[in-house]
Amino acid sequence: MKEFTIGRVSARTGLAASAIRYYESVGVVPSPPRVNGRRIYNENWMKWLGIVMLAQEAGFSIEEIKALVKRFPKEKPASVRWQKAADKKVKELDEQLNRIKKMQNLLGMLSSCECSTLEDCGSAALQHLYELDK
Amino acid sequence: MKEFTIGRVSARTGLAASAIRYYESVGVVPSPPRVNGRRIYNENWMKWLGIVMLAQEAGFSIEEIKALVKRFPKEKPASVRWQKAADKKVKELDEQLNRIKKMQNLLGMLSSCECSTLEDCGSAALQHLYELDK
DNA sequence: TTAATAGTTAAAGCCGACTTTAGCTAGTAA
DNA sequence: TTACTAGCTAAAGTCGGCTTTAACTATTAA
Repeated sequence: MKEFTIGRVSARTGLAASAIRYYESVGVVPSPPRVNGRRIYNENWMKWLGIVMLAQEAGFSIEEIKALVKRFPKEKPASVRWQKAADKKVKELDEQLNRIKKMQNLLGMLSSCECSTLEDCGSAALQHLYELDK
Repeated sequence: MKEFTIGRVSARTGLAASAIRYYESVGVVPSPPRVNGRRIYNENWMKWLGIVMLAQEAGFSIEEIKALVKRFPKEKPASVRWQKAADKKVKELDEQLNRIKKMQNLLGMLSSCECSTLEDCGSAALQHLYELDK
């Protein structure tokens, strides 16, 4: 199986070497074997990193990833926990999407109104948003 | 017009007084007049705060809000800038939604597969996600 | 008068997710 | 041999968005 140093992992993933060491130090990826003190990575390890990177991008915090990742192989219910956490995240993001749509609404009103001050504009617009909520 | 102290603004908005002062210190809300050194707020000011809170919730950073808010009354094109910024934010969030859907996909696969290690699971799952991209 | 309450400031602290720095080592090229 | 490159560790620094702390002031109630 192909093996490589931290520099190559960095080049392949775009992550800084320091970030890769950091992930190891906080325990979201396994500690790879050392040769002459240097970390040696293989493809299996890269899969871990792939999962972590994806989770990161999806908005999981390091702590959350750690909780999800640990004890995965032993207990199959772990994946249920994963699923739950993912569902929760998706919900959170949906809420954020709603908020941003509201914001876009507000912006639309601000750009089309005739008011000369932000207060006047905002007054009407926020009022309108409030009505939308009811 | 009704006026109130920082404590009442805090109670009405749920923001900590320190957060309200912080917003003022970084310039995303105007500095209200003082009476005996104490800040006195009115409804107009509250509209500013409402807009800032909404923008915050929608994912704008303090710096972004500052850039959007400043010089609003003078130039009408300001609202065009707002609109543009909002569109960009919505796009960013859409991308994030895609990433989280990907993650959910991954989790779904991890929970249903027969593999006993995360590497094996992840291998197939990430591979599959990669295929989806093409 | 005394004490409690609510406000003020400047500066320091906190948290997450890293990055940077400093001082070191092992392997390779000229 | 000397110099360079790539890696190592521990510890400190950074950034955003606040919160906390410390020392102080003005208003109100008992």
